[in-house]
Amino acid sequence: MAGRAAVPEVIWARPERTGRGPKPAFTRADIAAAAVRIADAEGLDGVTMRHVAAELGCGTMSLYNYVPRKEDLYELMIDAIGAEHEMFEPTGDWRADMLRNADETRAIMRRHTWVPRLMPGVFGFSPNTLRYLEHCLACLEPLDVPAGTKTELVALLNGVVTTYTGNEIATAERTRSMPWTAEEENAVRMAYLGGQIATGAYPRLTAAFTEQSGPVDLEAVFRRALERVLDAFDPELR
Amino acid sequence: MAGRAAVPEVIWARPERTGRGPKPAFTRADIAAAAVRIADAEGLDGVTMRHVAAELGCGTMSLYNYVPRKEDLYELMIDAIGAEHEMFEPTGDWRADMLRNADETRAIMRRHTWVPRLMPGVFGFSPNTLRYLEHCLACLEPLDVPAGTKTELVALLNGVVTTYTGNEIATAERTRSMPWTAEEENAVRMAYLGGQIATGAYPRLTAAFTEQSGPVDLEAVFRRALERVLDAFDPELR
DNA sequence: GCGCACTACGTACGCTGTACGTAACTAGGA
DNA sequence: TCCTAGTTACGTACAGCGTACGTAGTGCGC
Repeated sequence: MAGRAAVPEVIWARPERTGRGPKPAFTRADIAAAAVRIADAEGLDGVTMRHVAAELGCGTMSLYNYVPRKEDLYELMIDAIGAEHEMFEPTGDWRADMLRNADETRAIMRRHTWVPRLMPGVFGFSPNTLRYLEHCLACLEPLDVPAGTKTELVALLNGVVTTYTGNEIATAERTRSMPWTAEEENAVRMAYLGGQIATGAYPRLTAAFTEQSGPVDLEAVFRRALERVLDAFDPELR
Repeated sequence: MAGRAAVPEVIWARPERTGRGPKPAFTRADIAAAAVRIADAEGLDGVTMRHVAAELGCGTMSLYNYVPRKEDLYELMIDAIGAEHEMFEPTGDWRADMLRNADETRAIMRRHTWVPRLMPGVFGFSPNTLRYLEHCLACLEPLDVPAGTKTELVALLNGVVTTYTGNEIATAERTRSMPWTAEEENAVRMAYLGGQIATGAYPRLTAAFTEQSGPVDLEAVFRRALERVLDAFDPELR
């Protein structure tokens, strides 16, 4: 008997070096950087244990000395790009600072289009994530609400950024492995949508679609969403 | 030459029957239902072409007569659960109606925990998605804002529901294939977090964590987020 | 200087999505 | 009415995946 309950592993709690034996050839940062390089160039599906190992110039199974599971590799990747956040000095204008943070997150996601696909599965407490959270709280210092409300604001804002940017990216990236372009696919989908609308089964939807003149300005939609979320937390507006 | 540009396929534009040859043994709905059954029972990773085919009682490759790519199977699944939305008669209270819609979406996601993982990749215009969108617009009839603003409200609200419920589910589901429980993993992660906080490197984060007495009430956090989003669109509050 | 914890990594297994080829079937045109 | 072309059905096969396991070599701590 004896449950032999395997103890959960958290990559961040695992020491990077243990002292005995040969020196590890790579650091965790090396591995994360290699994985990020591949994901940027070929998409998340290009990140395979074999591929990352090849990028590092070592045998596939050697990777498992550093990363117990592939999922942990993902955690390393998310943490690595967390370092790209500029932890600027708060200006005292919490709204402007949070908008800047959101814009930066959006820019990072556009540089690393695989991030949104990873977000729901990755637990949020890597070192750089903690640093970023702390930075956001510093930006929110002038906001006179309980600390719990501030973390809720950060969570909601990050969620909106991820959702909007993720959708945008997904639309563009879906065709990466397809033999046609995103524009071609979009045209076909819009043609189908037009056909559905023409059936008259969705009157209100039809109205909404015909109301707008040109193509949707995604950037403007994004900014409006951010402003609304900030409004909802602004004591001066209530 | 001749570009031979493969034409994009959209599963919904493809007719379900073509007329010639033997009658198909299954409908699209049969296939979607089988896939959903598997995903509910074993998680999204259990949904393999072989497994779904076995569930239907046909050869693996026969599935490809109905679904050109696995990704399209995912679209069928998302559409199938869209049918679970209750398209109730709008009451005239748009806030209450939208809260009800959000609660229902959350309940559906909890019944089908694989949904959030699929959301970013799946294009949103399946038949049942269109019906749901139309229903939301009907609920928003009393709200005196442009139609475009209404669709933005629906998008933002759905995004929040997906993000919050998805995070919740991800935390609970990550251990499905692990040899330890979610509680055990959570304890280890919290121990790590405690260690980090103890370093004093994150003063504001520490304050936020020590401020709260008991465990976080996720349901209350969720409801507050919804209310805030609704506030941000409510003309009577501005 | 010995031993052991550690790194390195080749091989192998079970699994995946799906390309391809073949056989059976049936609706439409002659 | 029969023929044929477009379907459905599906077995086989292949490249690639994550990773368990075993072995060989290395160098720190005692």
